[in-house]
Amino acid sequence: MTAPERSLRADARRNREAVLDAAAELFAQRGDAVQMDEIAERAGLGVGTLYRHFADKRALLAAIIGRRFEAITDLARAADEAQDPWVAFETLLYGYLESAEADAAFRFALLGPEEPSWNDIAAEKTDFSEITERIVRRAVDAGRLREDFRADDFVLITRGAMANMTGAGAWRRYVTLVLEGIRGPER
Amino acid sequence: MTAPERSLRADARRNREAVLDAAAELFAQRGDAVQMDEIAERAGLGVGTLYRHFADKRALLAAIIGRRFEAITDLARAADEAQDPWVAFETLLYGYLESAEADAAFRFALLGPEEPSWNDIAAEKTDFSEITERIVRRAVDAGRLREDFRADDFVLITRGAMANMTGAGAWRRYVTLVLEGIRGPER
DNA sequence: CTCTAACATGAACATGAACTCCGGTTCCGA
DNA sequence: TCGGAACCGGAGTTCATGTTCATGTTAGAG
Repeated sequence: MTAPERSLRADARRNREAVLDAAAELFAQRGDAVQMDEIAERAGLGVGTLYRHFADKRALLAAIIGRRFEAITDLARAADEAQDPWVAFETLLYGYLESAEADAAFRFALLGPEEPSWNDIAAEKTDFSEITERIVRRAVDAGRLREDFRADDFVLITRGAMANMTGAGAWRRYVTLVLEGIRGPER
Repeated sequence: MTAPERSLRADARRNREAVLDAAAELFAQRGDAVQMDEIAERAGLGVGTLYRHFADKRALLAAIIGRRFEAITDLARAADEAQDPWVAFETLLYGYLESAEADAAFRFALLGPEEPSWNDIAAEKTDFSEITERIVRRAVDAGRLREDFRADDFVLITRGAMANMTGAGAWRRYVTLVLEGIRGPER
């Protein structure tokens, strides 16, 4: 769905990137609410060109979300490098949430009611989930996370934080509270 | 905005109730997504009648939300009756969340991006906030909630839980985790 | 340089949902 | 019982947005 990267005429490839960049920025700011016409204008193109590259709005959004998931997966890999399991966990958590804070489209995709149907991006997502699971396990094994903590709980906490991303940095206070609740015996 | 209850012709009052009931049920099930035509049909009326009683969809939604806030305020008052401050707090929290679980429109109003603009219902909301503040203070004073816990934190937690109300009762697990983080020294 | 398949364009179209409007109906006081 | 003010119904209007397609424009192979 995302792309036939190769064998595009030079102008076509350039335009494709322009669309992706414009869409990423606008979606990040205002989520699903942006209109196709706006994206086209921002990219300096006609709407028709958008539809040459992406079947519909959903597909464009999916491409953007997929991109973000790749970025976040890199971020998770980096977090996993840390020796201290707790540092790894915190780095992952905050990295993830800071990305979400910067991208309304991403939040939209994860919080919205149709979240399940975003499995277009399953590939990117499962990579991320795998790494998350590993990091969580490390922290649990080291006694830094409560023994019954599971990767699913990471999703719960994360969703909760994203729901508190209106206006000021209230979500940081929220995370502070939650971290207290999920800590294990070792500190 | 909500109502001139008195001096409505008998049929008008009856129809108004029918609209309110139909809207409450449909909004509770599917939130903002229901259409005015559906509500009219469910109430056994024409759309015109809806618009005779409510200026627009927003106003109708606001009326429903206001109703829910009244119910929840009663619930909070009841919780405040409990002698044990922790019991009062837990009763409030779970009562609130169970109401939210049963009403998608309510969640929509509180989670949506335009939450601030729902101040049409300020009256009902402030009553509730007052009681919440009292209950929180009691629990803090008794050492059952961490010393720095504020009523605002109740909102954070609550929003987080509502964001996890897709499908199964995942939000209960979530609350379990969070409660651990906000407890005070006394148990 | 030429020719054509690939590409771009944006006005026009399709869709869907909120809202209006006026002819017809009903309530209710006298 | 009767008059008319209040009320109802629902087809039609309006508006906002995603999507198409006939026409014009280029990249790039030969």
